[in-house]
Amino acid sequence: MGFRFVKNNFVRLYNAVWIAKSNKMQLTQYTDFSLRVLIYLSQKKPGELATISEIAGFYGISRNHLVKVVHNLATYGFIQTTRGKNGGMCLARPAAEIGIGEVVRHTEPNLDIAECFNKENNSCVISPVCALKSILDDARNSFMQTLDRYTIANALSQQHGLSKKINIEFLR
Amino acid sequence: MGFRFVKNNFVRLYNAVWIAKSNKMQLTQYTDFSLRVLIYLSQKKPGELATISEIAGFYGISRNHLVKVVHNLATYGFIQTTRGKNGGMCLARPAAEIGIGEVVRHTEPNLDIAECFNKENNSCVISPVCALKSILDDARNSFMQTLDRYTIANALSQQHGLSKKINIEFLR
DNA sequence: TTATAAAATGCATTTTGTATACATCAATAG
DNA sequence: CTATTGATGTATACAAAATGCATTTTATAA
Repeated sequence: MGFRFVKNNFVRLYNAVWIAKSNKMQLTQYTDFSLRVLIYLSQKKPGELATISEIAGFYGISRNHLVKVVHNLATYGFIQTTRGKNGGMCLARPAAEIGIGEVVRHTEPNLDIAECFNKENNSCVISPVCALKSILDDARNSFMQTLDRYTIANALSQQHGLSKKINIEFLR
Repeated sequence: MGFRFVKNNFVRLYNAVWIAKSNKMQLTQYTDFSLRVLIYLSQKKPGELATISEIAGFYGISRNHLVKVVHNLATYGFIQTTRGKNGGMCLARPAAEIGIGEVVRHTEPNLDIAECFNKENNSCVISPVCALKSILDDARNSFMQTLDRYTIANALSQQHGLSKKINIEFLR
């Protein structure tokens, strides 16, 4: 489902050795859906609106979940929404001006925080001398900086004439 | 607790807007504990063993959980364990030769997989033309490559004489 | 002005994975 | 043989994501 790292057959035993599929260090479906909505909208003609039901139907995903995703995207100014009959949504900016990292930052909240010593909760006795916080900070920054090099416009492969094919599907 | 990004006061509404603390895109306690065990062991004198109870007591964490962590670390050759009376564990290699990335790869299984089109589960209609998979691959590789630049020996700050202080605490 | 269609909002429920507890088994020292 | 320590497997608790449902608000068309 989508591009996520999630839901594969890799099984690890967690008790004893590794048991089940982990879902940490992965983006949420929330982010997945957010990006896919933006990709969908990027294929619309200028001025044309898409509805939540239309997008949910296209991808075959939960309409209810998408409602929240769309609202969030609107709140942070990635899309513009119009209520009422013939309403819908469209990109608030050109796809080439919407950074993947920017979107992820608004859908994966804890990315910005590497909290080693939470004032209340810190119970790690070595935190005063522990450098892991900065090491992980460093790694997470690398992750986000890489995402920042891409935009929604980069998210569809332009090779092999497939973008034309997808247009047809999208706007059928 | 520890260095993790987890458990902070950042609250987002998830329904409607954002509700609760997300815990995605974060390392598990499993990894947290794994690294902390290795850090602890790196402060032991050569030949000296530590027990699970000792480490659990030192950090004030669940002994039961630590049992699995230790077993996993032994399975992948990071530590050597000895059962029975006067048993315990020690590092299998010098701390400077144990990479953070290497450890994380053995405790966060799904890091290696950016599965966009799972043979059975793929339901994303645009996956044939979707470039998000490679974009996320790229970002995740940046993350891991950064971790690969550090070892367990780098995980304790050597500044301000704190490493001496921690030694005392550790080996008291 | 009324009917309709769309997003906005809030709450409830289900699902899933992590964390934890608990109960034994296996091995080693003395 | 017995005590101690890791190894192993099962069961339970909890938190967060995902999903579903109901209602409200807003805008447009007829």
